[in-house]
Amino acid sequence: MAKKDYPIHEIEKKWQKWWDEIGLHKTRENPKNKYYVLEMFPYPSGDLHMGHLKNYVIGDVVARVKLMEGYDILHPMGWDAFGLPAENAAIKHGIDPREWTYKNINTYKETLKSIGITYDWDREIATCAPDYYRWTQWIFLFLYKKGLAYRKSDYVNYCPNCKTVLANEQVIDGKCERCGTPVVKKKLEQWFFKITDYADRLLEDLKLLEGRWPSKIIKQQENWIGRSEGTEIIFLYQDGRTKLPVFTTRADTVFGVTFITIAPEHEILERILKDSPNREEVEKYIQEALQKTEIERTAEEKEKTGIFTGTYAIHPLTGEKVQIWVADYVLVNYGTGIVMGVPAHDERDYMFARKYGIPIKTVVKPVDGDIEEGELFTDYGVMVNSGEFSGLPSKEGIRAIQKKLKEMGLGGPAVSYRLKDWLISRQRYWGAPIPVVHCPRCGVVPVPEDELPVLLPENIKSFKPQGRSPLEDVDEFMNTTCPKCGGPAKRDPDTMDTFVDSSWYYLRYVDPHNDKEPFSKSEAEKWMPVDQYIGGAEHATKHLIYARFINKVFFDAGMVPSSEPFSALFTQGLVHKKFYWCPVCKEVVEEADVEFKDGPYHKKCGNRLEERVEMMSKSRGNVVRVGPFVREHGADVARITILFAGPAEKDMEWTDAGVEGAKRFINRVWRLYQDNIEKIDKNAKVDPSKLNREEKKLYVTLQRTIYEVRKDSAEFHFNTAIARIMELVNALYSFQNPESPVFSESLQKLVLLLAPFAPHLAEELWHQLGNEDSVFRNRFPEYNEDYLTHDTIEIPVQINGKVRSRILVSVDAGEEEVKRLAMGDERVRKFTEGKVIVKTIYVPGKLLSLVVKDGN
RNA sequence: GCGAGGGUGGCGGAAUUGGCAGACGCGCCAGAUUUAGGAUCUGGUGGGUUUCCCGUGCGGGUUCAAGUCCCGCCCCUCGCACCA
Repeated sequence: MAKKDYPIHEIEKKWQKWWDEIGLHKTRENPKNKYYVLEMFPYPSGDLHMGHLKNYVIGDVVARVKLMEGYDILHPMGWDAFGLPAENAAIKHGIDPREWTYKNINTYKETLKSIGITYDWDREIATCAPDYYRWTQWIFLFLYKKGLAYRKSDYVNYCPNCKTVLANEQVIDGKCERCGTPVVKKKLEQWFFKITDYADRLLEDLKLLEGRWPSKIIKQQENWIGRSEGTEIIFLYQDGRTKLPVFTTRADTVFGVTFITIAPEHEILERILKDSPNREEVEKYIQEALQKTEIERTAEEKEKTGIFTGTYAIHPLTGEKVQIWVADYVLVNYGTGIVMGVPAHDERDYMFARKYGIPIKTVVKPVDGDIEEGELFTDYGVMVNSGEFSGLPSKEGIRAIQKKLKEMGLGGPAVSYRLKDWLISRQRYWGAPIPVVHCPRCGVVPVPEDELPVLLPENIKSFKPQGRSPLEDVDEFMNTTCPKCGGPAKRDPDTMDTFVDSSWYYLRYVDPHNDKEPFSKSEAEKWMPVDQYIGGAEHATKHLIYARFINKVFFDAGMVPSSEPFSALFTQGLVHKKFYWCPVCKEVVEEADVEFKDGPYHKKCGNRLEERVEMMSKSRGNVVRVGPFVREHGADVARITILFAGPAEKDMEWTDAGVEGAKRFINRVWRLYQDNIEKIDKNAKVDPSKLNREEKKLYVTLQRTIYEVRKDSAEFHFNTAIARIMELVNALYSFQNPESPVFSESLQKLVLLLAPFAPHLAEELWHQLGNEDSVFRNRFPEYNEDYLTHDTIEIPVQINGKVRSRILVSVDAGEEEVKRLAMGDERVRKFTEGKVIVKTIYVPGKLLSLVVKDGN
């Protein structure tokens, strides 16, 4: 290490300790000007890497900027500690999930402390702690009482590998989001939260978040909720009594219905099959469909299949008989699970009808022009062959038909959502037990509140998933008495989805030690809503929907002050890193096994390796662990590397070059102070009206830097904020007069500007300048509005649209003067000589544009 | 298929109420310093046939002026996707 290099380690440790001592990060009891900044809490698994750190660094910059703007900050941290990895580690290594989890929490916490983030650790929570999950269970009961938690037997997503059911949100492309195994449908009795009751408000209130949440996330949620306005049409079954409701957005095509199709899972089939002449065949088809994975059923290339039941329904408007089919492309939980088939006006129905020889009947024609009878036409148009509705344009026709159906009592306007109720039961051990008792006499009985928490038993023989909860085998846990009748009863063996834990944690932070209720109304009123939430975009349709739902339930109960939990959201990009992949061996290759010739080669097999740049992950072997990195390079280097690499919302690549740059910058700042420390006059007073030209230039640069850094930080443009600081540092390096008060003032302000980004360095320099308080107890600098521009500016002169010269003018020169100066410029003369100026455009302070034509 | 975002030097990226394209950094080149290397400091660095010309994915257009606006394409990333 060179002599003047920044002694990172002593300094960072020193200030972290001191911040702790002076209670810099303590939350104020009674905030006057509250600001709640929150990063999505981590699942504490093995190692904290740079991909995780980016989230916390961004949060910390926001917290420190707001602190320096005079806000009372709430900035807590905790652990999303229930979940599968702990259990899998238990299965693999025979460790208790508790032990494994708390060990990881300690490592995580230590690492987070080593990077000097401003958390108030007094408010730390862990979702697996009984004093937390007690309240998760309380919330379950709260929803149960409100009729928002219910149990039903349904076809649910089941992962055959994890041996548990999954919420719709946890199925990605038909696969389990954890292990990638194709999900199958299983009929099970499970607990659901009735999030669909809130579908409309979850959609509607997205408007409140516009401009404050990334539009991409808002769109994704809109899409996920998937509100669709249409019409319900009730077809009567051939028995004249059983109702077969369908949902359609194209009621104008109803006269073209030649068949209806029912999802294989649909309960109504039990009734219909009794009349089916080919019952066995249909049942066989249904069985096959149910055994298929979601992927097999929804594969797009796949031709639609179905089977005719041999039974009929009655068309509500024509009275005609239409065939009833069963087909696996119909989804049981969208709309009514029954669709009307209109082959002439729907592509799918058309293919289906052609395949099975079902009649095709044209009932809509283009507004202008004609189509052949039986030809596919899916646009809106004019209704034909539709009785009294013939001649109506589609949209009017839809309204007319809705009206008619309503009068007949056979349907009307209807809304359908893509969003489904939230399945929260899990047949796994490491989660909060569902606090209900099953009594042979009383049925489902909620555990009384004062008996919470229902503790997770500790002596488990096997965590191995069997398709039912491991708790089922723990007699001490399962056997209990009914809270209602006192007779023998069984506990519910399932645990809750971990997304239930995380749907309310931001509320627990406002009152983390409350042992009377999950949080008090008064604390919630002090701090909620979260002013700035920061996290990964992958939670767009999971955590962020669940949390909004739970918050709304509390809002309706008057327990929280706002209908939305997170008033602003920022989603950071991922951290990628290069690694080597052998396309022949099909494996990740460590650097040690790479031979570099004209490119990377695999030492083992001699083949050329691919260089891939992807998200940091253990399996790719491309993680940069935070702990070791900070020990080697320091926290501020890690922070600057992350923040300067590019826009925070975009993915970045972690490179050694980036680390070098950050390090160089920090050392450059450090040297600037070490070289000048005796010359800096802490009490220097600058009178901007009495400065020489060079001083004034620096003074204006300082004001501009302050202006830009403030603006960029507020907009999460940390990369450009740091670039502006670098420019100021460069300007100070070339400044020739270290005795000038402007120099002293600039160095003092620079420390303040740097503080949110490189807090340890800034605190050290602040103290070197002779200050005794913390740099963070000072306000972020203000700029002098009168000195945001330099006196003389360079104005480019365009002639016929091309820049031909630049002239120096005084900043307050008027158009006439600029023109006069331009005409005196040699190069401008050269391009205008003998020509006529036909047009002059002057943009004050920006440019002068001349349009010339050949003379006469 | 639908929706969103993006395509700018050798690289990461700046700049959009239309107004100097390439801020800042990396890399590279040169000089200073040094026994040497490294580190550091200073200067340079879009391309070319260099009084000038060409350059922001491609092709057109509007304008004194286009990365930015309009029309038509291509490519990439992400989300949803048999949604009736």
